[in-house]
Amino acid sequence: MIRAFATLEDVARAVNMSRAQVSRALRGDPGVREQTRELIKAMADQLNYRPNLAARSLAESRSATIGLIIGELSNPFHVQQAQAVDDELRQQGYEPAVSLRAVNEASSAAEAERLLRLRARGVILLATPRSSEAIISLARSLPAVYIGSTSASHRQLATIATDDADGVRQIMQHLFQLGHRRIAHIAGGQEASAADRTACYRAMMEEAGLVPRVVHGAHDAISGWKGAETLFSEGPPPTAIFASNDVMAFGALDRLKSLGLSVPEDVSLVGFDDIPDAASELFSLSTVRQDIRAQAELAVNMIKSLTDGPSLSAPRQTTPLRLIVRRSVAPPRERLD
Amino acid sequence: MIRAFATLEDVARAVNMSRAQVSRALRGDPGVREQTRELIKAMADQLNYRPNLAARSLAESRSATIGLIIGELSNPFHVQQAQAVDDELRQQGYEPAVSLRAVNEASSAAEAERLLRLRARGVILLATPRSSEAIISLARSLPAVYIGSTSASHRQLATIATDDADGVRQIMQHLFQLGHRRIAHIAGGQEASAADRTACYRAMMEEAGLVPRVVHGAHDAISGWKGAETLFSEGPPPTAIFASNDVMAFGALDRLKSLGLSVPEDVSLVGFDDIPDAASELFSLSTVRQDIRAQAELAVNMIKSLTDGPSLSAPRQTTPLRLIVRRSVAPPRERLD
DNA sequence: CTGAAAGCGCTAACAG
DNA sequence: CTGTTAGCGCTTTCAG
Repeated sequence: MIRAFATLEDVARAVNMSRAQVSRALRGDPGVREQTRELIKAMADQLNYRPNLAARSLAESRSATIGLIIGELSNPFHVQQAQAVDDELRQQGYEPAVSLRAVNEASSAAEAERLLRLRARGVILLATPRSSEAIISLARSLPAVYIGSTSASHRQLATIATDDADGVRQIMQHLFQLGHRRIAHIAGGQEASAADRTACYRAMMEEAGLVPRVVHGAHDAISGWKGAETLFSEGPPPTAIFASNDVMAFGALDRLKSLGLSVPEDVSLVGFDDIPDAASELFSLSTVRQDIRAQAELAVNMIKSLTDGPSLSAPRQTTPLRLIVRRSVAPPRERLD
Repeated sequence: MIRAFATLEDVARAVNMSRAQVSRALRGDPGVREQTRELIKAMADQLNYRPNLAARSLAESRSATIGLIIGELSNPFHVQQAQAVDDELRQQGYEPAVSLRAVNEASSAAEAERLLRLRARGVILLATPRSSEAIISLARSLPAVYIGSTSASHRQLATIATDDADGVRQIMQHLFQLGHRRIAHIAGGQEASAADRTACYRAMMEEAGLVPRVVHGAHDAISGWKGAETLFSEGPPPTAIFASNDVMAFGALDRLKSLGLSVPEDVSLVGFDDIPDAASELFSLSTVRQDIRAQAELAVNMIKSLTDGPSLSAPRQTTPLRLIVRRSVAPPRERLD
């Protein structure tokens, strides 16, 4: 159990060949006779050989490591995103170096340092605070891709963005078509994507000649709860609510129920992200689905091209969004206008 | 930006000393004159030197890597645990190699392979399936610590366990004292800890001369919802419900509300784990708090002693549990007996 | 206190 | 197709 691992040298000796040839055989290099390769593989197997990644990195003068910094894991949507990126990285042969720590200034500085020492090829940023000094400076010394909003604050960074405006458009059109007019919005705080969604909601409402109604919160359940509370305690009640994300929508749902309102009979409710619970048989929340796999693939491919080719100047790609209609939406009780 | 990093050699040349001395100075080895050390540090800093971890591992013939395999991130409790372990590992100077992938047989085999190639010193298992072949075999080739239940299935593994029985005892005594007699339990599925909690609930009920009432589910919100549904659709309604974890308790809460029952007036509700939402001003769920920091510290220390010393035979340590009384519990409406 | 030398295990030319 | 020869950047004896 504490026995040292077999080395390439050990395998080489056992088959009476050179280290180099064994190395080639095991890595699938074409210049090896098929029969030899099999012999070598069998012996490696028998000796329980495992390549030493540290030695490989050193010899190649570059590592396969790519950092994955996750700013926020309390939203299930980010958990899913993180898993997708992790998966994609491995599938493409990279070594993910995951950071789970809530990213404040100190911890992101430490994380940056770690990635530098690991000689990481690049880094993927997920739900990371927008303003972090350490992150920005990390991005200066390493190819970095940010997965998140289209908004401006990350101009320096390559970005995989969601077309938030398009998602909001789909939601609003859907609600308009069903006849809703008093549509309220529970906004989601400081993140760039939240701001985009709110802006687009406002634009759509005004365009339709309606008065936007926005209550502010953050991207968590409590904010959704309080948002619903506010919406039904002041002014004319909305017939539909668009929450900035699913977690908030569930918070709102909770408050609506306790107010004795049912969804969708009394109020329609729409979220954003399509977290797993949204599809649950119990809640069945209409929402906008993000293509998580596509985001992950784009992010990894972008890192790759940033690493290989000359750096394109902060590329920016967008992922499609699709409205998923479930049972939380219905036409309003009375025809309004 | 693509410029190679400065090496020890570079720094050495710049201060006109040997690599060896620079290495010692930078690592804080005592055998260096203080003045020299400062000179060296300053120069390293100026040259923007970062130690190459791969080279270090190779030279030391051992890496600082410790695997952290997380089986399940959909429960916020596991997210917290994972962050605590990650933190603790770094604080003690280790390099966590985190695996986010839902651990089925194939992915855990891949993960084991990766850790072997990384020459990981050990591995910490979190919310991992109990039965995985790959995990068991990993544990045979690497010091492994399992954070989870006291139950039997992991006899081969060092374990940091929660004293589930004690937690359940605290809950039940609390409920008994308030006068509850018809206490139902929503059980949590296949995990070892769930089984322990259920067993202890049964024992406590019988000891008190009462009839246990158990509905079965898994450790997720839906199960809690359905559990509550069942409890109030058949037989005499309970005055208190003990759900196997907080996520289930919230699911149950949701169903109770929609049945028009209020907590704690009509039913008392208790969970387990103390996830962040339990303390929320809105829900205020009574629950049993696990000492996450203590678990993380124990796990890391155990890995350390497993790595250094001769392997104690599958040690087993237990973390304390504490009942947190919040607003979801009250005496029953009518005195029963 | 400091330096010289010898690897750690692997890959990458360069010859055969 | 296969072997030889140099390192990759760092730590570690072993001598001064």
